[in-house]
Amino acid sequence: MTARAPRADALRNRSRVLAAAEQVFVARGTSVSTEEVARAAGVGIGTVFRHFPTKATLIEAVFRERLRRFAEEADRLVESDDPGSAIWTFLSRVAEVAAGKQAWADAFTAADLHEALTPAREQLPRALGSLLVRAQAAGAIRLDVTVAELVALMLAVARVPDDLRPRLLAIVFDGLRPQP
Amino acid sequence: MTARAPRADALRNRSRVLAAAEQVFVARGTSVSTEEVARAAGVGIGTVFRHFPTKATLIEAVFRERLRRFAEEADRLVESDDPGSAIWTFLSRVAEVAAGKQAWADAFTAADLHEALTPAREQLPRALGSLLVRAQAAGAIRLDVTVAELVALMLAVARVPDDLRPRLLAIVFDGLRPQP
Amino acid sequence: MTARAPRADALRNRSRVLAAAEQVFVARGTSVSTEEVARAAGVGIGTVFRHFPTKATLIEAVFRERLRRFAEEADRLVESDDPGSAIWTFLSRVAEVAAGKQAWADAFTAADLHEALTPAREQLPRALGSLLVRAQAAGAIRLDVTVAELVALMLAVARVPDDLRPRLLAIVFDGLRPQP
Amino acid sequence: MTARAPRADALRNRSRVLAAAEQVFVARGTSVSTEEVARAAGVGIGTVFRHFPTKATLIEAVFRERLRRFAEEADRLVESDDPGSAIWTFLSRVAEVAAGKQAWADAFTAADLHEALTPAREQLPRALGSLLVRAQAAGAIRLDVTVAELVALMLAVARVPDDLRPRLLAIVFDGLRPQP
DNA sequence: GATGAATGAGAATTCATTCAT
DNA sequence: TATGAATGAATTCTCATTCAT
Repeated sequence: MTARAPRADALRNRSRVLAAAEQVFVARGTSVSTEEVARAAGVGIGTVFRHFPTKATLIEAVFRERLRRFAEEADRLVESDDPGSAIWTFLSRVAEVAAGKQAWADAFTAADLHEALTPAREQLPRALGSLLVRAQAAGAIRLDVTVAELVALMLAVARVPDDLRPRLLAIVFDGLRPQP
Repeated sequence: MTARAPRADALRNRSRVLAAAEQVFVARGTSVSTEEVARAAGVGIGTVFRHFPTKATLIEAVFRERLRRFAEEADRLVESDDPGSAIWTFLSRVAEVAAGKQAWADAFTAADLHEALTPAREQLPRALGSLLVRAQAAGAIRLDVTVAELVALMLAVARVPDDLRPRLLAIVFDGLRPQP
Repeated sequence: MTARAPRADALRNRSRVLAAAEQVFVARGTSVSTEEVARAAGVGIGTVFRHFPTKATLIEAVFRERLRRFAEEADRLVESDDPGSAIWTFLSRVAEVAAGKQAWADAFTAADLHEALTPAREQLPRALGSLLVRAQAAGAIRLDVTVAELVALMLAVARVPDDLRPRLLAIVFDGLRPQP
Repeated sequence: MTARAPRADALRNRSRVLAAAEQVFVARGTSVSTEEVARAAGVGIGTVFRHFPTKATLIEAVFRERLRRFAEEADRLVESDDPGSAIWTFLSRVAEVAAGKQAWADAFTAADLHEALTPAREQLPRALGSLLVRAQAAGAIRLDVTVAELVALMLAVARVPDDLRPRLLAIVFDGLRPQP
């Protein structure tokens, strides 16, 4: 009478769809048809819709998965000896990855950012929070900045043309340092 | 034998379509159908397509018009006695207006930003350039920043959730000040 | 109380439209828009519709005009000393001209062939009839063939690919000669 | 691991669409909307486009199918004891069928005739070729005529008004016989 | 009479979603 | 479960025709 455990092949398909969708969305935007995602995943379109009942669901899942991996990176960086540079490393990473041919940012916008960031529900804010307090303790970053603000800033910078991003990131980082 | 002037009614309709499109795009994104734009303008859909032969043309026209008005504002601010605060005023204004329910930024992205900013063709870079050099002369803004970077930064900040924008703008402005 | 005579400029415009339409239709088929015909004629689209109240009317007028000129050629050939070759000359001419990049035949088909050929109303059948009886009297062409059949045959051959036409015309001419 | 066979229902629908399209095109020309074809086939318009991704594809498919059936008829006639009359039978049949209210010829013209007749790709030229050489051997048809010319002639005659066709066909056939 | 702007009914095509196999 | 065929609403764009200027 327990809930039946998902079959192994079903789980495998879910992952394949998710991975294919990420690739395709990054390369060509979230406006590619679901059919193309299915093709890239090597499954039928019915399978995509079985796992993700609407296209929005799929986009959001891709987004959450991306955030989850960011969180993992943050978790790893928390161990770092140099909390000051750890946070800059992480923020740069978010801005760069999220840029992905302009298309990631679309996904991030399409999905509901605030919901995805609800602290109680996601591990990213927690992990990034640790990075942040350590960096603040080390005097590397201003005290009046929050996790949500950091994420929003990085996503914003992600939308910028590739050639300008490094410069703009440097400017934003200057703004994030403790001010005189 | 002079080139025939456009008819008055045609000009009026062109303006109405442009205004309606701006409103609708800002309110609901550039993905609204051309039919809806026509309805909002109170003209037939054929009229929209007569003036703007593709949807992309229409989006771009709305975008250029918006830039033109920004340029006018910049021109006015150039006269200001306080060049230091003039540029912050202008940049805030761009970020706020461009925000417009997330939808402006879409338009800005859809159209080709770089092309639209080609100095020879647009007055915005020129006007903003004047604001910039004055502010730099007044020591209000760092010397190593360019017009293109400023515009890109403001459009980036425009994509941010409304409630976070003032804070993020402050941070970015701090980063734009001459650094110690 | 007499019907007002058409103004000179109106007549001139009618001719210009007709000539432009013929050119454009031959070059690109009768599916080109009326707007393009107007442009080619150097008049407004309203003028086209004033002279030819529907597109079908225009196509038919172009067709009739073409037939009229064929009739003129036939009239000229009737004077010829060699009635046997005169008819072959004329028929070849019709097949070639009507071919005009495949597009004339469209026009000929679109308009109502039978109506246009109603003997009482057109001069072509009369002129071609003269050519025919002379050629028959000279023993150059079979006696059991009619004007309508000749015209239909030539229009049919007009539809054939350019490179095949001379051969097919020769075959058809053989079939038109008095049979053993 | 064999290539998956097309589903039975898909094949059935493809056939229905093709049959409906043929009927509708013959009755009312290839300019009828795809929507009407779908209605006639009793399927949704999406189904038509799934099987034939553009309208041109559909027209061409109808055309090829028709050629295929002609080829079958030719194959059957090749068995005939009387090669002389077999070819006249076949040619008459092509001219009559292709006539179909003027509309077949449109289809034949719209699709690319030459390409469709490329010997290596179609069975019609081969089958008709057999008929031809046999008829030539029997002295029923002139030696200097080719398959391509025969096909072109029949399609040309197909465009002719129904009531004139038998007579014109007779004339053309006379031209095709060995000449004195 | 001439002009060309406005109109709106289609037309082809796409795509998220459903459902029979 | 997986598949992919079927669906049809929605979208962009065209063009014959009308009518105000």
